[in-house]
Amino acid sequence: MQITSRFTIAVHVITAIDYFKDRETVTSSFLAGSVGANPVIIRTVMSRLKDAGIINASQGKSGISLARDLADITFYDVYKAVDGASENGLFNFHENPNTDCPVGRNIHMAMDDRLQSIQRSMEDQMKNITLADVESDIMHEIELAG
Amino acid sequence: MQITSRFTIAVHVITAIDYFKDRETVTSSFLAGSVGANPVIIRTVMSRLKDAGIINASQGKSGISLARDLADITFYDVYKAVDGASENGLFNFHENPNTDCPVGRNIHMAMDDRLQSIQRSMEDQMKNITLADVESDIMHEIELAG
DNA sequence: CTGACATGTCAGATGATATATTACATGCCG
DNA sequence: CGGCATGTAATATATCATCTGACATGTCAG
Repeated sequence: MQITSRFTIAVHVITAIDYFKDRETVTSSFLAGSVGANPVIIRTVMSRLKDAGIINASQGKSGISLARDLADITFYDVYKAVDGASENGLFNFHENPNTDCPVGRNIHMAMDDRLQSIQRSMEDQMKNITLADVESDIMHEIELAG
Repeated sequence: MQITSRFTIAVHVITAIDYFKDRETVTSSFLAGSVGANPVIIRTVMSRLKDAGIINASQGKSGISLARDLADITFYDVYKAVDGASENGLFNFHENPNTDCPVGRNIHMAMDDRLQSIQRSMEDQMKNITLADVESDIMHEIELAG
């Protein structure tokens, strides 16, 4: 009943790509080290981010780069890219209400619009947050810690 | 990565309790028939709704009733009652980022507040929807269908 | 051209969790 | 006291997220 950790991993990956772009050659193994996950997980996430036009990567060529500025990547973009494939939405519905019962016959219709509005609220909020916000916080924290 | 069907089942149950309160003796088996789920599932949901002060039910005594008016029960109340026990929140975080990496060391802190704000947006929207809204829709639909 | 290397992808193992089901305990009421 | 409904525990099943190893694909350095 939760959003997969692929989402936070993806945010981590994108931020790290930007942070290290002038210091290291960014590879999936390098990112796996920073995230603390298996390189295959990273590559899977990267594959979806690439399909979504968020990062650039290609077979054979070493190195991964961002396709857009951090400020143009929202949480929503990342969420849709790595977690939105399962188009079921946020809610699970019990799928066999009794159609002989007036409540069971109509409950689905009565709830669907409202469930969607809830999900939309969440997604709208995600659109207000960009990866630049996250990196800004991280940079600030690094300065404080010296 | 989703909210369990217990939530929609609970909404269904509450609505049905109100709808049938003057026509039938409402039991967990009766509700199970309308929802299309096992009676034990219904009883589990009811147990949590009872703990949350949304419905009245007691061992031995037959019949289940609402503890408050439908208009005083929001989606959020129901969600917290049946699904909020797992206090992990909506998001999963990858739990072992590399602390030797400046990004890995700070990513959690940089994201937590923002993830919470997203969840709060969703919950605020849930607080705006009451069970009376749902029943109103169902009654309207029943009238149309005759 | 070939070897090294990084990305891309697939198959299977593992673990967690939602749901279903059986069984039984608890407590009220006729 | 017997019937019935709620309450709860234990277990099975199915689904899915995650992990991991293996291998294919494509680029570049030499």
